[in-house]
Amino acid sequence: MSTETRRPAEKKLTRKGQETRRRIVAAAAQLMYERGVTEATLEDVRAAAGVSGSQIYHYFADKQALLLAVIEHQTEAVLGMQESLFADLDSMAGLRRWRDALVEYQRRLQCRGGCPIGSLGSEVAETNPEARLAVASGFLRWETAIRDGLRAMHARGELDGDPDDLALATLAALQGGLLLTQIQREVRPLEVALDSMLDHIESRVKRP
Amino acid sequence: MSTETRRPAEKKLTRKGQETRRRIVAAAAQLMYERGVTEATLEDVRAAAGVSGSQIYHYFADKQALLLAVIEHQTEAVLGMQESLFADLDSMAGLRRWRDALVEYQRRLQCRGGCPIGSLGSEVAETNPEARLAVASGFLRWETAIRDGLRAMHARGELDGDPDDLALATLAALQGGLLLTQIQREVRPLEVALDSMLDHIESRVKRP
DNA sequence: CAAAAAATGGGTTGTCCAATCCAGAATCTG
DNA sequence: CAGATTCTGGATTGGACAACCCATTTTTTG
Repeated sequence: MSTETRRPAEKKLTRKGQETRRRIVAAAAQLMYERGVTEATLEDVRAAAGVSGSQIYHYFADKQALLLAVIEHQTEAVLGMQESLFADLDSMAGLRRWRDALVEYQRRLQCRGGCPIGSLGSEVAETNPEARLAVASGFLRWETAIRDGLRAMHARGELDGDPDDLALATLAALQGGLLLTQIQREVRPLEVALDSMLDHIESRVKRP
Repeated sequence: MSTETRRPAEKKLTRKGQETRRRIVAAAAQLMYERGVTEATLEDVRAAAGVSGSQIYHYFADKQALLLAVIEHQTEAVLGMQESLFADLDSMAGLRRWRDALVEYQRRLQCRGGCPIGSLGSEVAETNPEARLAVASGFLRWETAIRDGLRAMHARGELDGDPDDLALATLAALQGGLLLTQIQREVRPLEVALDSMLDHIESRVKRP
């Protein structure tokens, strides 16, 4: 169950090989996002990636190894998409812009799909310890990004209360809002959850 | 796809039949909670319920019909467990007691399992419209219970702000807190998420 | 209590899917 | 450019699982 066992072709990867591997992960990520991990068959992934036969097993030991790659891929995708907004999370204006972007993104998706990381996490949490830890690590990075902003505000003396707690609570509000939005197919839960949390933060901001 | 098609033996049910059906639903609920819907096989359910062979198909048309029964069963279980606490959600003390009970319950479970309704919802949301609506209806009842408490406070003139929005945000905080708690195997996310939300509500309470 | 209806047991079938194998093509490396 | 390595294609296998069938037993009902 070592890493080498799980990723047979990690050592040497041709440029073409890297590209093929990338296509497989991207296709798998999309399908697992749309249908869930267990409902996304490797045959579907194969077809969507435009590869054939044993390609997947050339790059991944088994479906589990592919899943772990997908979790990392989705973490990068989700955090990457917010990267430019993370820089401004040290002000209420920046927090509100971040909130608006998240809401607008869900609206564009017609409230479908939920959080790419959270959905994976919920599915694997009780049956797949390794995958659960990978998701936990993704959430930790997300939490850290929010925390950095609030800590900066706190360090400047603009924010009362524990910035670490507020960051974790904000991530929780976001996840809960996304889940309810996904299930109700309305953006309101996400809007209200984030607004309440940001209002709470603002109530602890000392106007200079 | 009518109701009769889906539940062959709805019309007449012997006392013994009701008991058997109940055992099947309870076993299925437990297994789907522990392993997820797709990973819980009907063979597992059969064995856990202590019935044999075609019993399940005698009471349910297919796995989908059983899943819908499980969603309703879990909704009753989750709301039933909180019923005594719901009555006091019209005061900060009652809200805090409710928060304590939820946290304590997760602690007893060692942070495993997450929310029985939320987990199901996340799994079925994109692939099973009928099940998604059943989960949405469960969440609505939950939201309503919280809303009733906050509305009462608001009606008495003790609470500023929209009680409906606060109720929805509270449910979102709870769901997000449960998800993060499940994935991190620590109660802190749930504690912090609920505390932040209740602090926010309290900041809008006018002390009499 | 007798006929009808409901409940139970176990076996079967067909499908789907993860995983494996081997042969041949493309690409890298010395 | 030649030998080695990596990449690709297609075919196959073995197991698991949802769904179905029929015969037997138990319970209900008139």
